[in-house]
Amino acid sequence: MTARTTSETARDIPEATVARLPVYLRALTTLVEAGTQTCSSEDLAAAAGVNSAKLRKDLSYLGSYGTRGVGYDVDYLRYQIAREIGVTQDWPVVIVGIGNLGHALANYSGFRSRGFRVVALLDADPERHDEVVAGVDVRAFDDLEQIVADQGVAIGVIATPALAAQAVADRMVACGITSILNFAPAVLSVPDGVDVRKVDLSIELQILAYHEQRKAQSA
Amino acid sequence: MTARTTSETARDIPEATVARLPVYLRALTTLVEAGTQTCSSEDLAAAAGVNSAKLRKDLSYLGSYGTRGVGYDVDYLRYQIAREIGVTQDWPVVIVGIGNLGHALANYSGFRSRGFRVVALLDADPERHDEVVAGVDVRAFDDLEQIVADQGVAIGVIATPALAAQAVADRMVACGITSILNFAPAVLSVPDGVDVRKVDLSIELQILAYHEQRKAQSA
DNA sequence: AAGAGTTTGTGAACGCGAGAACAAAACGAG
DNA sequence: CTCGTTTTGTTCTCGCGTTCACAAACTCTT
Repeated sequence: MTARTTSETARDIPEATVARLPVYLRALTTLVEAGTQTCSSEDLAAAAGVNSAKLRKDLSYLGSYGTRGVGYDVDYLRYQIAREIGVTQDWPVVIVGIGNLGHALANYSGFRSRGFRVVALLDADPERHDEVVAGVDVRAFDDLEQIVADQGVAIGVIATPALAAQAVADRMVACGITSILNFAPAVLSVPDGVDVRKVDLSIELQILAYHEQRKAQSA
Repeated sequence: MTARTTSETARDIPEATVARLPVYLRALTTLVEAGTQTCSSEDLAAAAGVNSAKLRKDLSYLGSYGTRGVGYDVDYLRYQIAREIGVTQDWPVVIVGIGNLGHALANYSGFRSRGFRVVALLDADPERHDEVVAGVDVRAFDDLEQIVADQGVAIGVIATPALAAQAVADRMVACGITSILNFAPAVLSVPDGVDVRKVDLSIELQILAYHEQRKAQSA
């Protein structure tokens, strides 16, 4: 339930901050690779593209991991953020819909390197069941339940056409998936307790087009 | 310049509203295809997945296109939103970086159907210059300037690895592109007047992972 | 023509997030 | 040990976005 038991780790982090933590994590990884050991909030904020006051406030929700007058230990902070987000553990993920986008997602190396493991690729089209994409063979959508149960999958990715998306989501929810990343251009309705995040490529372009048009008008 | 001349169409629409207009547009298109002629704010809000008061306020920024006691004319409203966003005209777009994701983007039918025309696919790797993707042949990145000038391109899409992204962005800006959609996991710095929107697949998954972890902890 | 029933458009209250500014804490020099 | 310097963690204020609630406006029935 939503009963929050105010346990040790129960400070709840604002949604806006949660959305930025992965950005900080990536910036810190870059710093580690560059051999940096310590950085100030100013440095990290610049690398992440945000205001330094905002960065410090964000980090303060996690705890006091910096040292006044010195800054942050890059490695230590990186671990703390990774732990807070949950990417120190491995998350099994299923991808449904192996069209162009599904292919790209399956091959995306950024998932694996950040704690996500694609354990299954599913498609309703039997013609695709022969394929092997990124070392994982494409299986029938009907195998969903078994795979989710066997591998303990909690996160599903929908890369199907819009018309199929809701049905796929329903089936995912029914077999226990509680987080969905939706690439289909459709509004999904899911029960409480299930998180849905939507990525819509054409919406992003349309937002750009709006501003572009404004620029052209005022010129 | 940013000098706003308060012309006839100069009410500026809040950013949050702009981001939702494409969602409304899509919902309206669905309604049109279903043969609906009129809809209430309640109907449309449900189709778009938002609160009906928010929808009405959003629409009110565009003008008074509804009829009290009746609702909105679906076709008329759709046109008005499309015009406001700017998707009644055709936007030429270049995509740089034809890897997995670039392929998927080039093939994505949602662009074409929403007023975006992919006029060029560019890649730095000469081995890819033979390919033809989605009816457009892959060309050298060095052709960027000429293509942008010839076709009047204002919008660029970056689908390169992170390391190349900033250089590509700089070059885009230099030749006159003023809107960038960035899929590379990197923070871009661009001059004022250039809009950048970022889509980061692994960040979305990490946000889901955070919430997923919270659910697991409280259980 | 008048009243009942709908539905839009908007004024007002509220809550969240962003950023400025500052106090608290650590370090180093003398 | 003390003072000055640096940088964090936090408080405060402001503005934006969301939502409620209601008046204005339109239709339909009687």
